[in-house]
Amino acid sequence: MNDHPIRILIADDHPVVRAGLRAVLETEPGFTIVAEAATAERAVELAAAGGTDVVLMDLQFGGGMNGSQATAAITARPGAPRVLIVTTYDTDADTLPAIEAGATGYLLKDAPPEELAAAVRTAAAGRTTLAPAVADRLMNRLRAPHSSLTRRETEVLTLVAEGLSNQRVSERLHLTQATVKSHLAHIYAKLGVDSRTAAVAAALGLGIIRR
Amino acid sequence: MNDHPIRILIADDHPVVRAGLRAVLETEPGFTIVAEAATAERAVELAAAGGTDVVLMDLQFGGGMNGSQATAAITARPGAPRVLIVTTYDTDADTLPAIEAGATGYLLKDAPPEELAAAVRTAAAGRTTLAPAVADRLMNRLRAPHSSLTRRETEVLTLVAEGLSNQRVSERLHLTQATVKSHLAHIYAKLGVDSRTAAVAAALGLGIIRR
DNA sequence: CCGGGCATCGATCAAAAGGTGGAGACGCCC
DNA sequence: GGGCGTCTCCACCTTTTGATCGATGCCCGG
Repeated sequence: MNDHPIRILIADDHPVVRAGLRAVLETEPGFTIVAEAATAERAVELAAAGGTDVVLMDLQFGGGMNGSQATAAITARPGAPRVLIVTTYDTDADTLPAIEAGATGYLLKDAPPEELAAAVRTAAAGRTTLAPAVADRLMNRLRAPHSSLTRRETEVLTLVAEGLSNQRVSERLHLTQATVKSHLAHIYAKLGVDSRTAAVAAALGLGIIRR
Repeated sequence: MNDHPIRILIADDHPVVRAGLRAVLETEPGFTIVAEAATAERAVELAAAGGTDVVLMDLQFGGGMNGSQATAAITARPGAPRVLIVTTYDTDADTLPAIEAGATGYLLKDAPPEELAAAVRTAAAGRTTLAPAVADRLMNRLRAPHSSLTRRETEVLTLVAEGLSNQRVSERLHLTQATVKSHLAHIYAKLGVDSRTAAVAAALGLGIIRR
C-alpha cells in the first residue's frame, strides 16, 4: 500500500488557490500532484481516467456543476479516488450534500499546511478528517430533531424570503392563499417560530435557504 | 521610479492563499515578496515599517481587525504603500468600506494570474484596477439614490431580521410600538418596499445588514 | 436663531398575516 | 386495503402589521 506516493488531483476554479495547494503539498514527502482541474466537470473526467488517489475538491465553481455534484459523480464509480473537500466557508447547506455525496473529509481553507497534509494521508487511507467547526455543527445537527422542509414548503419559504406577500406567493406558484398559509403554518411548526420573518431568519441560519 | 522591483506584502489569514499568491507573483519579473502577514494587525505593523510598495489585502481575517480597517490604518500614514484588495466574494458591504478606507484596487481571487500581476503594477503606479463585477455594482450604486439608513433604523431592522415582532423590538430597544412602526415606515420608504420581510431581503441584498 | 434631520410618541383604520379546525385527493409502502 | 405523508383548499376569528394623519423635543449647521 505504500509502494507509491499519494497521487493528488486539485479541483478549484481559483488559480491562486490551486497554486497555493500545490505549493503547500509539493513540499511534503510522499505526495505527487498529478493534475489540476478548473471546473467540476473536468475534475470528474480526470478522476474517472484513474491514476489518482485523493481529489482535493472545492465546493463552489464559477458555473455549471458544483463540488458536491462532482463528488457524487466521482465516488459513484468502483475504484474511485477519495474526495477531500477543501472550501472556504462551511454552512449546513454546503456540508450536508457533500457528505451525502460521499466525501471522505471536509477541511476549511484556513487549515494550517500540516493539517492539510495529514488530512490527505488520512483520506488516502480511507478514513475521515473533519474540520473542528464542521464536526461541531454535525454533532448539533444529530442532536436536534431533524426539521427538514418538504420541497413545496421550501419553495414557499424561498419566495417569502424574497419579501413576497402570501398573495404574491400564491400567484407565483399557482395556488390559493389558503394553501400558502397552510404551508407556512407547517413551516412555522417545524422551525419553531411564529412569523414569516422569523422563519426566514431561522432558515437562513440553518442553511435551508440561501442568501 | 523603475529602479527597484515592486515590493509586495501579502496579508491573508489562509496559508494556502498566501502560498498561492506568492507562487503566482514570484514567477513575474519585477516583483519581490518582502513579507507575509496572517493577521490584519500584523499587516498594519509591517506596512508602517516601510519598504513596501503594494499590500495585497484580504478582507476577512479570522478575528480582530478586518481588512477594511487595516486598509484605513495603512493608508492614513504619509508615504503609505498602495493597498490592493484581493478577496473571494464581493458584496456592497465589503466593497464600499474598503474603497472608503483608501484601497487602490479591488480584485477577486478567481482572477487569472496575468490580471493579478497587471493589477499590482497598476496599483504600484497609484492607479486603480477594479474587478469587472465590482465595477458593475459600483456604477449601479451611483445611479441609484443612495438610501442609507440612520443608526436607529439599522438597529430596528437588524432586530426585525432576527424575526422579532414590533412588540419584541420595542421591548429590546426600550421604545413604544408606535416608535418602532415609525422607524419601519421610514425604512420601507427608503428601501422601496412595503413589508418587513421584503425590507430584510432588500437590506441583506444591499449589505446594509448581515447574515 | 431658524430650518431640517433625527428620534420619540399618539390615534385611527384597513389590510395582511397567523391560529384553529377541518377536508379531499394523491402516491407510497407494508 | 389501510395508514401515512404530502399537497391542496375552505371558513372563521384574532392578532399583527402597515398607512396616514398627526405631535414634541433635540441637536447641528448655515
